[in-house]
Amino acid sequence: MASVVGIVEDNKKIRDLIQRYLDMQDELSCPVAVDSVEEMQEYLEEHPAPDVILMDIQLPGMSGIKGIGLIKEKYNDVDIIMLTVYHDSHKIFNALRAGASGYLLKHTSLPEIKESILKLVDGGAPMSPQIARKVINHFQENAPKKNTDSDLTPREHDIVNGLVDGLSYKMIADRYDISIDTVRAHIRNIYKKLHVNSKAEVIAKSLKGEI
Amino acid sequence: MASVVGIVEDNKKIRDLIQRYLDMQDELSCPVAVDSVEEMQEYLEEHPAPDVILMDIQLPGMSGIKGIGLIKEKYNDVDIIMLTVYHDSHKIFNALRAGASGYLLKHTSLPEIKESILKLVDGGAPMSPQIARKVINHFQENAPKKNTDSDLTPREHDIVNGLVDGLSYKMIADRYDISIDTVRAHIRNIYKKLHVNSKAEVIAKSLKGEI
DNA sequence: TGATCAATCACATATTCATGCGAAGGGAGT
DNA sequence: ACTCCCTTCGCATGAATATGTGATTGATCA
Repeated sequence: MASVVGIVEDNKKIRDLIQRYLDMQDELSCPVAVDSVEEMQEYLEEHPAPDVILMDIQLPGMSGIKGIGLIKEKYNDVDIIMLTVYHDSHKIFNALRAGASGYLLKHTSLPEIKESILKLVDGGAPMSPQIARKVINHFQENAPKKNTDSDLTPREHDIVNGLVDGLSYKMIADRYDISIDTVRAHIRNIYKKLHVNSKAEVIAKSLKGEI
Repeated sequence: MASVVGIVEDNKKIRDLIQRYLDMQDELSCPVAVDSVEEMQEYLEEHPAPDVILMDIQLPGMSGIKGIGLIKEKYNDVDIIMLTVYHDSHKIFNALRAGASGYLLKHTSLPEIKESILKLVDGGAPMSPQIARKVINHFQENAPKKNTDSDLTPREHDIVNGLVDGLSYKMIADRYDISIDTVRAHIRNIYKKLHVNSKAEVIAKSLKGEI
């Protein structure tokens, strides 16, 4: 069944263009396109909420970022994609923090917008590549630095993953179809390599990214 | 001029397949495909660094995540794309923090891999949609940091911290100057509240921020 | 004031873990 | 051919953990 899309965009030309295009698609319908958050709120009180809302940031009245919060608060299942010309980090992060599930720049083509909506409905998160780059950079700036040399073998990594998943030796043995004594043997070697002597430490090291 | 791509991937079939495909493209060349970070390092000492490296996580010897750090340290201009089956949040974030510029899941098709590389060279950051979703969710979780309302009591949090530090029951008892049986009692209650039944799971949950 | 609950402690038992010792097949490389 | 090293397995034992069934004190709250 077709996903329902709403649009909040103050430029009438763009708004109508996108609405007509999306409504034309088999997989989508676009019954509502308004030019402010306030109007969208009124709409939502009298109609079932769309699955996805495309939202501009610069709008008459309330800003799109503020709108995200208000809409997500009442209609938590709605996914919101920002569609805007702004590519400065502050706006991007505020929008994402407020609850946006995607962030597209306005030069995005109509077919790409369609693809993004479908991606979103499918559990993905559409982002323009430049946006993704900024998001990733944000991670790297806040990165702590680490350095260890563990050099575990592939099998040993398997065992570590089992431990991280909270499995007992027996469960790990079952998962990889080997004997529990083999698991023990691997664990012994892992402990030696990592200079630890308990499951707990291995799990901690692994989750901290030190392996 | 064509961008140069390197591959670090231990599965020979996949590695050769990707290399042949990429090398066939007009916009790309792929002169090096090895199965470990160590081999890539050797290569880099005797050849000019590629523009982009595709890297697996699970590798013989050093893990791909650690490899990112070492390679970026010496060859800062190389962009690294993770290409892996892991969609575990911690692996994703550790890879990004270590300096990866993209993160693709292994079911990504060859043309999509090609597109991702071109996107990266063009200043974007290729990510599988599911990965992008997790990255975005990470933002949203860190903004309203209130949802971590585990119903653990203060004392229970102490005990959890002890476990995370890799302490035994006895050591925890000493640290807080209580009896080992009291530690046991707390642990029992913690397990009930978190619906787990081993130290390992508590530590994992805690380090994943689920407590 | 009686109920609730966090925090403390005890005893018992079954399971799991940590660790030492030893061994054997197979792949990679010298 | 010979040597590493990964992977597999077995046995054994003491330490640590998981789990059950209790009990007592004090603080909070309806």
